[in-house]
Amino acid sequence: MMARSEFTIGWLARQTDCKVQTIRYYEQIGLMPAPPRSPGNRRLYGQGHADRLAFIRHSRDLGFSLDAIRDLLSLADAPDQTCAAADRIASAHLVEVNSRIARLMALKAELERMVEQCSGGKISNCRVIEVLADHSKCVSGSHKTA
Amino acid sequence: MMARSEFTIGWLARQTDCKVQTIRYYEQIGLMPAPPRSPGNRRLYGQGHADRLAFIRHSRDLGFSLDAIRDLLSLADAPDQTCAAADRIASAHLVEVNSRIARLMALKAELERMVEQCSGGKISNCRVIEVLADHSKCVSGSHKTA
DNA sequence: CCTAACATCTACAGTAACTGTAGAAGCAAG
DNA sequence: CTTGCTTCTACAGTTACTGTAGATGTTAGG
Repeated sequence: MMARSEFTIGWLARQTDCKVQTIRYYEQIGLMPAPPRSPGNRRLYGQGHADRLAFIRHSRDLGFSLDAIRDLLSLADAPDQTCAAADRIASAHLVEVNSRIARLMALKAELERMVEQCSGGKISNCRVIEVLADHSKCVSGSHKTA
Repeated sequence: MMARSEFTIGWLARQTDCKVQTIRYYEQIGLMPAPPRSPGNRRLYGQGHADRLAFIRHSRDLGFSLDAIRDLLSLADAPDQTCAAADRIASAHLVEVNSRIARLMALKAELERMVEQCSGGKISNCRVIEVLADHSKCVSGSHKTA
């Protein structure tokens, strides 16, 4: 509330650890509203813009897609709705994160095995190359990164 | 060895669980060699191509970048070199995977906390939205996905 | 007042690694 | 001979930015 102060795009960028171009990009795709302009055509932001951008950046840091963030923002703007939808988005994301962790753990095991078995000799009997060439030499079949 | 059989691009795609366009893309960027053509201009692949593509796909599944794969392929083609370079590539990738796991674990904890604390009530006091709006409500400061 | 340095403006190209589409042509079966 | 599938080329679209060019605006120093 009480947004009166006016920030430049550069100030906002430093504030939110976000490149100037990225802010303009968010405006272009409709994630940030087009702010008023100064007489010299510079964008002038208020606290509301800063808050919204912080929300976006933090959500990005937490791995939400811009599409998911679009939904979350529209939810944040409707304080009287139930938060079931927000919960659903976050839960779906959590499922995705868990699956990514699982796949990365399998991957880590495979890579460790590859590196451990590398004799330090010649390529012709290097385990790393061998395993890459032949999937059947893997411990587990399911290590797709996706 | 003993590559005589000729495969169509579709056969190769089914064999390696890889889209036809992706194979053509690998050829375009020089990762796969341009195969001979049939009288009707179709690509004709042999076992060598199939092996190379399998190597590429498996490496991709293990999360290696196309650039890293390019290096690994050139190593695989030089059996007399020491495997130090292959080891280095795989080890660097392992470090990267470990760091990704660590960040995803922090993320998972944050998301779980968010979802757990969601009261199921109205958006106006939904923890999910609240935490997204304010980074300082996070347990750990370091949960960037990158 | 003038100039140099810097911030900002628009518009567009490039990144990674594909994926999808359009339109034409080859090919096998009925 | 026609239907339907595969393949061909060439190019646009995806995600979430990042970088660049060239033109202005703004500010500090001389």
